[in-house]
Amino acid sequence: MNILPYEFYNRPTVTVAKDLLGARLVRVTDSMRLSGIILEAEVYVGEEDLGCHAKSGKTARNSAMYGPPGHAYVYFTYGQHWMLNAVTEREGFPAAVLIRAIEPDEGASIISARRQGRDTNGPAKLTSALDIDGGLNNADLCDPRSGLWIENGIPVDPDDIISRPRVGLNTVPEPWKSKPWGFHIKWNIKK
DNA sequence: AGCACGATGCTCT
DNA sequence: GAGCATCGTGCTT
Repeated sequence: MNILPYEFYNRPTVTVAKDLLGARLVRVTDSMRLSGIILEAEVYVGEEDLGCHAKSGKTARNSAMYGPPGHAYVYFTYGQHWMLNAVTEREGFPAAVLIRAIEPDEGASIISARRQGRDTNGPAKLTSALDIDGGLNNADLCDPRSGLWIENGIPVDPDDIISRPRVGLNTVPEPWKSKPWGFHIKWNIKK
């Protein structure tokens, strides 16, 4: 067990997002351990970023992003989906990395059953697969007692990282809409 | 394989 | 009241 520390998250958000590719997202409930390798992530950074939930300042919903790095920002959207972010950068500055896809590893059969055989390549798909919801908002990702953390995983060659615009920001103005702040591993062809 | 659409409820205007 | 960092189904190529 090699949990990524506070200092890992207290860095520029783009750097953290790239470094999270290949890392292992771990979820422990009822002493059952599930995990998956992170394949895709997106950056949301600051109140200037009009694609970021912090664009209108601090609110009850987005307050986790203003908290210390290395914590979870979990929010509810579209009336039915939970999204998992890892908070980055210094406390007081709102920034986070959205985890968008994992490759199931430990407990893959349980994950598959929970997903009814469907894939885990989407931000709301992986939260349902790992039983992550609003109860984990603000959870400490650097403390295993939270039941949610990220460990060192597999090495990823920087040349194998592809960037593209973030997904789903249909009404966000430029230049934010087209910032190449979505990252995924080249060999993750499935999507 | 790709696209359109409805579900569904919380948040902020 | 509109919009949403989405998903799964069902219908079209």
